[in-house]
Amino acid sequence: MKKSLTFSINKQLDGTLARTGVVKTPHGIIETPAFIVGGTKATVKSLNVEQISELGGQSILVNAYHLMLRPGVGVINTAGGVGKFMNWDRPTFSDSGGFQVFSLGMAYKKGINVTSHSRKGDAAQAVHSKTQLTKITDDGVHFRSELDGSKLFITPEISMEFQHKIAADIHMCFDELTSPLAGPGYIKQAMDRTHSWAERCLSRHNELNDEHLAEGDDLQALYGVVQGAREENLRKESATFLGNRDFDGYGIGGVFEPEEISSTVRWVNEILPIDRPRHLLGMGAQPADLFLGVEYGIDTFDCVAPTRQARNGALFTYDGRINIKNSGYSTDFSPIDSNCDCYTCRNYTRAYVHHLLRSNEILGLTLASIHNERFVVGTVDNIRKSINDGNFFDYKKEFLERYYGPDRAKVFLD
RNA sequence: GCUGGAAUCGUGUAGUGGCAAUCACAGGAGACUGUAAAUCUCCCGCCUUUCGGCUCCGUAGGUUCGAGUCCUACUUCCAGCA
Repeated sequence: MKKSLTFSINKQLDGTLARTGVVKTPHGIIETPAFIVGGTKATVKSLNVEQISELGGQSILVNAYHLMLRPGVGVINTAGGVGKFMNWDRPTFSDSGGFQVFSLGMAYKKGINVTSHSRKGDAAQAVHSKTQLTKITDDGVHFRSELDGSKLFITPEISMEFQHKIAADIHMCFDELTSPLAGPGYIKQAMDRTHSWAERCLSRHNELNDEHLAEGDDLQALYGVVQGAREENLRKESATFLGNRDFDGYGIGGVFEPEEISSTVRWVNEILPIDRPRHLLGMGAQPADLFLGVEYGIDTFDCVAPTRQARNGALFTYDGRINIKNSGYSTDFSPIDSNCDCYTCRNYTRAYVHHLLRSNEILGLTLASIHNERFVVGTVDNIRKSINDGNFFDYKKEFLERYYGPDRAKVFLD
């Protein structure tokens, strides 16, 4: 039987959920744990694919919602799939558009994000907002395009059809991501709907794969997406429900706070089938996210924060995050981080990147993005190595104490 | 020299009698987690942690209850004409 995806475990870290392994797709392998690079609109903003390869990126995640708006899935399908379209011949993921149900809905223009608990005033207004661009029904979600206001209706079946045309190696089920301010009643309702949608996604996905099989095309893989927000019983219910169905792997969605990773991810990963890969959707803006995710059984991450923050001047160093646009860096002729092996750090100074970003020169976006993406990709690579070498906890302690300082690091080390 | 016009926070500007000043840029800082994002937020005359106080629209006078806004002189700049 032809498989769309296989996952093999190399090493399980005793007494934890952490493991290393290999995800095998028609476009090659991903050594896990791995950081998947965010390439929403079939491009990693400001970087070309050679730069992604050089900084160690193994795989890119694109977004079906954005690509259906522009350029349209037909274009991508005609191009031979998103990998061919963007000249990336290695593994790809596609996200379903489920996140946009949230970001263009409850969160639209309201500044709700993972740190929203500090801005509850704004977020509470969003509940009554009439400006959101989505309307959710049991059948699917009505969107109004933020590009031109045109209407779009996405059902689980439509999401799968679009994702199959985009033809990434690994798809996500179309899900409903609830606001951090949603109450338990609504979270349950949204989770049940997400489960129903997951069954519809799986069913349509299997039909589409049958067509690929008949035509001799590569099979595509589908991950079920666990929801349930911060509710332990719901998360476990969701993991049980989806774990009992024949998905190729699992996404864990709706995680908003770094503190939720160690609890939520553990609840879920103690239940999900051990032999299938688990992807933590959208988390990885800071090193603690990566260490905690892996420790509690995450195999792959994706997060747009490294590139977005790079474009805005927030750069990682092993001694903590710096804002390269600050005046103090104007005459700092050292690399962004002297221990970093990225192209930017090998060739350019802080003063130069400072100058480029302040001058709105486009090269600045590229150099900063190369560095930040290398930092997170390389960190997950080092985490994988530390598990294989049996010194994960030493590495975690050393890294986090240096990055956050011994006091702040304590939260992540217990 | 004559005739007009103009002088407002580092820069360019808004403001034409009312509780002392708009916007942008520059500058200072912060945020960003399945990308609505090369975006957003805050500060930006002086003192004060805040409350608040002081000062302020080229200079000096004047009119007025009240002047960046009206009048006079001066200074500087701009344009045109000599």
